[in-house]
Amino acid sequence: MDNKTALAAALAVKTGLEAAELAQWIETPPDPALGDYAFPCFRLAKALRKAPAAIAAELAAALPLPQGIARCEAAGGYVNFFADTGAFASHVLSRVLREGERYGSSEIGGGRSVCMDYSSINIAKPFHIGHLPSTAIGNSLYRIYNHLGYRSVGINHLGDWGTQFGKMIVAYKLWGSKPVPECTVRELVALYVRFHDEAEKNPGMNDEARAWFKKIESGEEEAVGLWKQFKELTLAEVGRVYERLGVRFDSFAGESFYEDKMQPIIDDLKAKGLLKLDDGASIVDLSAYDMPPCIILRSDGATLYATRDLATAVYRKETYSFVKSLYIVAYQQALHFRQLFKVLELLGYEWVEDCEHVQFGMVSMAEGTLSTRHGNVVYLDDVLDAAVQKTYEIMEEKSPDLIDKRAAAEAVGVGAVVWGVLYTSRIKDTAFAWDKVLNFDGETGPYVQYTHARCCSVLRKAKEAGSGFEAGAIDAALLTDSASMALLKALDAFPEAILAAAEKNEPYLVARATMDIAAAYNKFYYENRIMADEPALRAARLALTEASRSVLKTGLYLVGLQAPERM
RNA sequence: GCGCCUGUAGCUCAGUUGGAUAGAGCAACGGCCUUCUAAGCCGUAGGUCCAGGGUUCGAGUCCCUGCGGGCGUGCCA
Repeated sequence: MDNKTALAAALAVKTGLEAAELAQWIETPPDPALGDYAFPCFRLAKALRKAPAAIAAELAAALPLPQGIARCEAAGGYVNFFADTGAFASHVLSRVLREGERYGSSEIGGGRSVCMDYSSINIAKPFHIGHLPSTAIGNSLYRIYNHLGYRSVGINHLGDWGTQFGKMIVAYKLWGSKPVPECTVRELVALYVRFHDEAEKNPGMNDEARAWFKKIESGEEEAVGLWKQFKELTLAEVGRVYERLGVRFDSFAGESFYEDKMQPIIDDLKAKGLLKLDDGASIVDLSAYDMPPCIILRSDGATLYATRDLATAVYRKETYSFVKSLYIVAYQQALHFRQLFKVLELLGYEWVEDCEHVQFGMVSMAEGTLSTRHGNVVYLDDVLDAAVQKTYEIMEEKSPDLIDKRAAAEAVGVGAVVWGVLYTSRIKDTAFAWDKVLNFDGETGPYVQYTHARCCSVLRKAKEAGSGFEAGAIDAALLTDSASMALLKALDAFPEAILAAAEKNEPYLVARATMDIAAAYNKFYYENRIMADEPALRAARLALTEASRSVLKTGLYLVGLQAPERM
């Protein structure tokens, strides 16, 4: 039993209230000098007809202190409790050392599936900074859910269908100068932009594009061949970016995959009387729910985004029998998902409760919105390259003797970019700015990675000097100075942060908990000489360093960063 | 117009689900490397928590109104 629940149990006996409820009242005082846990008595005042301060004083005097709590005192309307620091230090340290890099993991997922739709790029379009939030958030949640015992299913719902591929074919046949596999995505994009320029003068080109897309749909050999080549080329190229980011997927089933899976849904909607004709289009009327109608079929009979997403949702349920299905998509599409989920509900699918639109804010540029067509884009590759390059320069200056400089620079440069996305709550809009991306000081990925490398360095040097520790034989009472205690508290808070991150689908909670540990370690490092002369003290501090190292590595991993041992 | 989101230090953001004196980082200024990685640590300065009401022992946090910003609002995704 941890201190909080033990306290709640003791308070329950004294107050006659539910321990579970009391546990929620217990909070952490703003200043550690006030205590480690606080119980506010204000809510009891009315029922007991006494002043909160008087209640606090009485409780402080009469409460039998559970094991793990050394003392308590009344302060205003609060009872403040002080943990038995030695016992707390021992408890946290031994748990972290025992669980190692699995610290904070759990079995609550029970192997059940959680589907996550993230990144979801368009074929033959550049992978730009606008794609980063979905990719990074999805990748982090993928790791977090797995850490909690779920089976994450990462899905890249490819935008690989539609008339834009007819346009691509027209443009390629007109201006393409080499076989598709030898092109780059940037060259394809240039063709696409040129198509739009020319089509403005020559609208007939749009008809031609539609005709070519029809050929793809009907399986005409040349059209399908080109379409496949565009797709393969894009996936190969973007695959390299995913590799840099450490991102993986279990499925690339995208729009084309669902082409033949929509009819059953349409039939089902008809059978349940939900479909109605309006202005030539087939819609589901959602006015009863204060929403515009969900359009299922265009007036020309073509399917739409919503049609495909209905089929997709059902397919995922049938294929993966998920307990959660997450759509990591920008908030612009909030209405679409509300409509989608409502239609699924009207179809009678109770599991729609388990579907969630995990939305995030927009990425913009100082010059305005990102636009491939207008050339106002920043390619993610360029951003990563710049960050890695700058990292490399810093390393040449600060760690000239580093052997594996290239690999370390890659890990740190990419980490800086990813961390920046995952350090704030999802909903915030971000304006892309080079100087922000290329800042490695303060609350950044490199700071945490640096701290990890610092731990590694200390442990390495200790080993060289023949110093070590035995996990079972640490005198944790030697770690009760304020810096050590602050570090132990930060380590203690880590598992809860992971749970909260999964519950809210907010990776920043893990990032911040990890940052707290790094900051606490740096302070601990500064204030305490780890390689102390006294052997027991040295062993205890080395043990705390090892505990910090492993949790930093886990925290970095959970937000998608590497943890180099030297930098 | 209507709907959703958002507003905290010059900038970027936290704020334990209503608790004690509102916290970090960046930028600015000052200090600390012949002890384990200075991508670090310490200090100074910086606040009408958008405004006004309300709820109560207590509001940055909950409710209402207004203002500013973003997004969306029937055949794109």
